[in-house]
Amino acid sequence: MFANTACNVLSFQSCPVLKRERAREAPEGCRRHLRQGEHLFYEGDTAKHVFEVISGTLRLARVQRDGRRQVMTFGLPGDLVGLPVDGRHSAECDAVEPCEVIAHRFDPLSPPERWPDLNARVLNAALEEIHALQDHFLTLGRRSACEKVAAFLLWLGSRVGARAGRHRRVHLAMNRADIADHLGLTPETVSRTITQLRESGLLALDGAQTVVILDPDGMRVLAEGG
Amino acid sequence: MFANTACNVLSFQSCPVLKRERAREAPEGCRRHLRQGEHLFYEGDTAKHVFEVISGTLRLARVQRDGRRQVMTFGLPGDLVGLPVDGRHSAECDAVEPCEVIAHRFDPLSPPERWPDLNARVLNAALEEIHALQDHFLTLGRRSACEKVAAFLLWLGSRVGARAGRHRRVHLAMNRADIADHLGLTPETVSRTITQLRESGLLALDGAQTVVILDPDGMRVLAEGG
DNA sequence: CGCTTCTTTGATCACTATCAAGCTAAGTGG
DNA sequence: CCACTTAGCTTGATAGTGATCAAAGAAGCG
Repeated sequence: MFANTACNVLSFQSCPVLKRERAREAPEGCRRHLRQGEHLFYEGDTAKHVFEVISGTLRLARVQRDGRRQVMTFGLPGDLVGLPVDGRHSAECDAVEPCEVIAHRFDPLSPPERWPDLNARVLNAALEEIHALQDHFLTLGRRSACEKVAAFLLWLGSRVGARAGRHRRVHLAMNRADIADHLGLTPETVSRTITQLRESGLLALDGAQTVVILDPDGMRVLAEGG
Repeated sequence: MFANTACNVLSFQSCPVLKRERAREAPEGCRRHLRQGEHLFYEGDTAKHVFEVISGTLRLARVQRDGRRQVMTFGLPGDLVGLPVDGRHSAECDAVEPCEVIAHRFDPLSPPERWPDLNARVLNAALEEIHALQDHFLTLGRRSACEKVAAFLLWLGSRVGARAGRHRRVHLAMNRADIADHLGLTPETVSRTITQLRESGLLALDGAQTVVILDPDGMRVLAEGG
């Protein structure tokens, strides 16, 4: 639908202001707004673009035949999602909350000389994604429910957290089931674990969707298996 | 040690014969032989090379401060290992059994025009690795011990299996603890699960290091949560 | 205000970890 | 060639963590 209008300029600086600036500069056709629940792509789709997240939260997941789901990661502002494997998307991607993305036309099979900048940036994004996936591996394979949840909240906080006095407010755009599917737990266990963290004074809840991290150091110790 | 002699030619065709051919063609300095247990690199090492596995089995792992280990993957013939993140290796790598590798000089920060071929191939390898890691995610997060072990044996069989009559022989170069650290289990559970698979007629053991997959379809059903 | 969806809490159960001991096989030295 | 040693594998008994089943609160939305 924006196959002919997508821009070839990539920008995913770490500065969110620059990012928004970039979004305004990019040709209108590159930009896309997603409603909550709307899919950006499905697993197996032919991939002609990579997507840069400007605002909102995306959910990247793989689903088994029997319905079991694994949320690989959440796409947050600044992320580049939809890296293709063999020209296809390797996971489905939908919006957890309203999102704005920029579509970048990308064909890994094309000669790299055509868009050396794009290729180099995608390569860098891919290598970083491998690192992030490896981090998550440790969490998934070798940590308790409590450690998993603590590590997840710290990660999310480092990405989308806002200062709140001396503490850090983290908005959870995704629900408990999403978190559970990300951490290899059940929603009940996620809920219970958050309650536990609250009772031990490490965090506070402000509605079910917002956590305030009261003791980041304590959380960190917990997350790393202290 | 081979910093100045490593070749810049990348080859990781899917054909093992071509691979060996390539190994012979490559300058002598590129090739490296590892004894069992010898490290190729450690986590955090400056990464000037990527390594192509010619023969043997490598173990790529990350270790936490408390000693808990996660084996990210096993490097098998045809694999390209040691993709750097920010110029550093993101995991440690040592030889499970004697190995032969080719070192390819690679600097992701250098202008891609210098070695367009190398960059494109590394990008492709990185994207494929992401796919493989995602596959493993489902296994790690959402599967039972039995499903994990079955999936692992099938994967290994597809990579290093040899025909044995109508069946498939798979040599397990790694020990039970390695498998456990790969699947997020304990060695005891891996052992028990293999026993279980044997008792249900899906596979046979020929010594502890060799499994014969008697019923691949049954295994596949199990692995996918049938 | 009632419906729906999500979250929390409770009770129970199953799976896998843990601790412990025996077993097997390969390697070593007398 | 055969005890002896050692490392890894298997098996057993028990316990703990998280899953499952179930139901009661909250919160959003018509």
